[in-house]
Amino acid sequence: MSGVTIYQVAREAGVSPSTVSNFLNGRPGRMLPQTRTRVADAIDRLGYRPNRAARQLRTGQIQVVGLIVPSVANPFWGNFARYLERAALADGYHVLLCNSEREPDRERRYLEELWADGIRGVVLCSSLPSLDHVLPLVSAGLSLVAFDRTAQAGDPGSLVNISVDNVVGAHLATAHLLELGHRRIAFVSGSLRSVNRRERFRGFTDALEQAGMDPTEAIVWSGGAEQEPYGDLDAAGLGRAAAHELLHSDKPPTAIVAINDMCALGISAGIRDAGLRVGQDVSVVGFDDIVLADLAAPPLTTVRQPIGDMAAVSFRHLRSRIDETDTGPSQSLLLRPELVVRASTGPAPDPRE
Amino acid sequence: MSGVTIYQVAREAGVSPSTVSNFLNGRPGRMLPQTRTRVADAIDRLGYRPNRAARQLRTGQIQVVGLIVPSVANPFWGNFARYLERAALADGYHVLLCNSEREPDRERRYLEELWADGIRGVVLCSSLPSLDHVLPLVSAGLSLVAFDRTAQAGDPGSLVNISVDNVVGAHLATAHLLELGHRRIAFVSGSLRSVNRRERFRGFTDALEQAGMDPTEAIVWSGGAEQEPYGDLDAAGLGRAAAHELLHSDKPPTAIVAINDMCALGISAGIRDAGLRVGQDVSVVGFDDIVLADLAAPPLTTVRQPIGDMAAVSFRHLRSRIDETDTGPSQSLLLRPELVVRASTGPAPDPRE
DNA sequence: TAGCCTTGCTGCATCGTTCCACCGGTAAAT
DNA sequence: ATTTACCGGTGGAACGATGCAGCAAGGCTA
Repeated sequence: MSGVTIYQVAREAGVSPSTVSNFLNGRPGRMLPQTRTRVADAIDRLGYRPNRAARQLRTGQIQVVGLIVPSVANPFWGNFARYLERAALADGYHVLLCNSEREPDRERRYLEELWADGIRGVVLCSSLPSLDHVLPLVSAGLSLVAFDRTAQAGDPGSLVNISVDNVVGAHLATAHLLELGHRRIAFVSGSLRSVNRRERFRGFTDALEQAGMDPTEAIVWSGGAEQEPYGDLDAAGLGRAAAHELLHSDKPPTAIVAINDMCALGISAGIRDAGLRVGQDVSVVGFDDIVLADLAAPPLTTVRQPIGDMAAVSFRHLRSRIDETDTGPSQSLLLRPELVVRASTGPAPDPRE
Repeated sequence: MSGVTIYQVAREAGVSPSTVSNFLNGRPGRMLPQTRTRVADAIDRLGYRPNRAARQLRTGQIQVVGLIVPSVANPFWGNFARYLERAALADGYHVLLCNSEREPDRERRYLEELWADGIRGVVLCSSLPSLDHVLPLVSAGLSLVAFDRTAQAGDPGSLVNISVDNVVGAHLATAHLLELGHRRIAFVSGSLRSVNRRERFRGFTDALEQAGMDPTEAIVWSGGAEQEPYGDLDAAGLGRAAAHELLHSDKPPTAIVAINDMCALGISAGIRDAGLRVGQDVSVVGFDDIVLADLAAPPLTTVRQPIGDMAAVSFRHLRSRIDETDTGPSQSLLLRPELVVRASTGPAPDPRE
């Protein structure tokens, strides 16, 4: 224990504990300036720090939010966690970290634990289409911000969804390739079950359609669904396998849109395996703009998720829900992605060569 | 609030709150079997969950440990965080996440906050040679496990250090290259100020010496010290720059030992930039074995840190310090690294070619 | 049968903070 | 002259769980 209590401060300052409490809790106007300085001095002198447990017991408030991510070992989530923690810290909040491994049951158990800990706000990063498993907690009063996910039918009544605009993002990526003259473009991902992957695919087909192409004839590679539903951890391995397969087909694509950067890096490796040059023989676009995208050889053209902003927005919304300054109905917030052109994309190779 | 208190459970079961408390706190033998089941049933029926704040206020105990890492955006730390959280969860503990960005001042502030939150155990991931900035907290009673760091003179009295054996690790890497016939081997890192980097360098020179070579003639590239003391974030960019420089020197190395995997990946990119083949023209060894090492093209030979074990061991030691089952003096624990041979290393090229 | 132990349970003070109710005193409003 | 309002504070009851001291009731010894 820090040891020093509000009583000791009160005695040191020659006032009552209530006055010290008033001083600490935004009512410093309730006392004479001299009293105020006496209290402030006493706090300094004794090195007093309020006991959070006692405060929480009394008020029911706690300055901690929960963060549930699939796995913080994934650089994308690690990065998000870092920015969320930064935003929280700026408001004096701490972040409790939970890794769900995308298992609904673990998500639910975590939420229950957090609730029992007195935590009233959680950022849930789960692309699961259904949130049925967390409904009871939400109706009990838990504030939830769902990240990387847009609203779905059957969602709880008061949910904030925050996500990048996946349709726009994939559209940007695809349009970029079309502009470079590519016509045989492939879309590569793992299973398409999760919400955001479905959206990215739609952005892809929309762009093709706008260019007057038939999206039903698009090359779509979507494997690995059986072993690992969301193709999360081995996205890169998946991409590599996809590249091998696609490049050895009759009419190989000249450009590939990947579901995310890890996948794109795998695809790049696969292209090299086939003796081709990334960005010259075959162009590749990723999604996310993880740190590695810029470090790869060649650096990866990708769709940047404004992850810092998204984390800050997530925290801000969560806080206003917790503080009940915002009690509105469910809403979705889509942040605008940005195309970052690097060297993994280039003009379509001349077919006459 | 979960709402239901120990009093309601007591009334429901027809006993006193004390009995419910006894039931919950490992003294179920102090009552008749029938009483026990009545209490258990009441808890079930009401869905009672103990209020942690109240419990913490009363006992001073809290089932949360702190984790301070340089940045969870770095895959290595993200991975460690994941495993630490797993170990903690198995014991019913939660993990509070803090990103220090390697700033001593932030480390200190975090520790003070955690202390005020009632947290009595923290895993501190800091390679800073001096821990002076956290001494006051430790002597106040905070249990500290220092990760990725070995004991130094001037450390606080009761500190557990957990780290991989860096000397052995770098020795393994270097010996592997020597066995492959390489003689011109370079060591590449950012600043050498941090503890583990110094150790890895020693492992490198030791291995050269054992092979009958003069370590003072070894090729050492250690740049970027001015701009960014620990070369953490742009380790890859650093590696790339190093590769460019080294490969254009009079007598370029045929093999390179990198301070870590990110750096090694950068070096690989630099080798390709120079029109050479990684693993054939120039061999590269990394350190850490991050997920990406296996996904790179070519896959990276590296020294694996048993990160899962290290996280589990860290938590176990931390807990026994918190519980005061282990109050021994300061100690260091070195886990054994393992060489993982992949395709980024190969026989030294024939000098006659 | 008095004295003492054991068993199974309860009463109550306590952890540190908050915040509502209230106090005496003075000044302004009615 | 009485009411009302405010000022600068204080008192004390919570918040929910814990664990010590203690208390009946029954059993044991002598």
